[in-house]
Amino acid sequence: VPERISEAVIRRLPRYYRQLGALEQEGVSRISSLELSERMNITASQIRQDLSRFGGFGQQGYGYNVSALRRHIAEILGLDRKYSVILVGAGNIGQALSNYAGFAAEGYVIAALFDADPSLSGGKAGAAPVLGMDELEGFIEANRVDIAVIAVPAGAAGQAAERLIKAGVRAIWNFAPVDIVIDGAVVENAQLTDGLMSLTYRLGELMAKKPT
Amino acid sequence: VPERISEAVIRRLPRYYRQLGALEQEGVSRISSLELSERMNITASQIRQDLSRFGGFGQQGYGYNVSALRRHIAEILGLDRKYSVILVGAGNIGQALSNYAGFAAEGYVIAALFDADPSLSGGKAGAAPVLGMDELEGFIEANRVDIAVIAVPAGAAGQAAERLIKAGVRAIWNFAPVDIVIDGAVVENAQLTDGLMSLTYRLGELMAKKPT
DNA sequence: TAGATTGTTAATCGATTAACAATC
DNA sequence: TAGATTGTTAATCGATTAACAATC
Repeated sequence: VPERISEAVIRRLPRYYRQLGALEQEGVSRISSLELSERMNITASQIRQDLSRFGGFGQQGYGYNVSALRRHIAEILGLDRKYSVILVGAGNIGQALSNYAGFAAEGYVIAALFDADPSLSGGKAGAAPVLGMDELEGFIEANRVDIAVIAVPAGAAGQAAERLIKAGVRAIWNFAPVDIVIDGAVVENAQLTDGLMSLTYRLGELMAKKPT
Repeated sequence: VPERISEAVIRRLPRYYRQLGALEQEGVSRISSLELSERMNITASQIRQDLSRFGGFGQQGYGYNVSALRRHIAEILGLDRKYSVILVGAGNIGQALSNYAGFAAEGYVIAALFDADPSLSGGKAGAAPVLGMDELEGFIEANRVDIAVIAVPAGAAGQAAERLIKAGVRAIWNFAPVDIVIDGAVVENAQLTDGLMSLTYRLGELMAKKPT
């Protein structure tokens, strides 16, 4: 019964993957759901429940093999292959993302950036070329593009998304402070200010409880 | 009965706030939960449920006043005042965040950046000074700091968090790919790669369903 | 007033936790 | 074998949705 994996589980998978990588680095080769739960603020029960959805990766009386489990999760997440990524918007965030080594390490290869500002086009950001927005569709047609990042101002984000979808892109990682609602593609919203605001809310709660 | 607001609701508040800002800009002065639901991919029922937790902001037969509701939510989120923010780590992400105009617009003022690399300290990032890591505790003592952003490599993040908490910081926004688990402070994890990986997972699902 | 739409209560659905038999 | 720990089923908890009386 290939039951649909819930969003909540999907969001925990990268955390497992990261934690297992750290354990591997520490030279830990086996771990129980209980030990893992202590490191992650997740109950042992939930860890077992989560992992068992994808198969019996553990062994009774023993626990889980760290490296093997990490490889399994990598495969589940689709990290066993490379992804070609383009960035629409070569401003602050676009530049920072293109220089972030963490992505390349997991197989995300930045193929190009696009920007409306003609003074940027022709340049480079990291190893990738910066092209003009008019070259977007042509580039997508000529090159495989798996994921597009939207890193343009709010006002330009909707149109950028439409162009990307129309050109055939099926995955969008959106940093613009706008909700992008489309179907036929997957969208991950990464609104930085949203996170900052919920942090602020919780800070307010904390101060109300224990003021100082 | 001042019931505890769930995490799920808190995460929707910034979205309401943003959407109401957009509506205000479009010149829309009133909106019903049904209309709002269509713009946001949230059910009308949930919107009413969420908003009513904080008070009766709407009016039967009319809906919600856009500007008034936006102001209410701003107040709930604590956006009616300024926050002093420091960034630990002045690399890619630190620099990009310090140049991002969206934060200043909501009252988040970057007071300083700190970096372990001595060649950076003494410089500026946007309007804020870049200081050495040895100046961290002294700065926090001498200046009010509401929120600290961790934008250092994974290996340095844990120690940075400890120093910040010890120095009295009560809110941490963590960009390092490490789970920071502490109590007595609120932590918002903003692991960029995690978002990218769940996007990749969902892309895999999409392709499996509708291959092309 | 009649129509519209909220705020709220109750019903449903889904996710988390607890418990334990299976088994390495 | 005895002990440990999984995988899974059942119980609980919480969040979402539906429905409708209250009311502008």
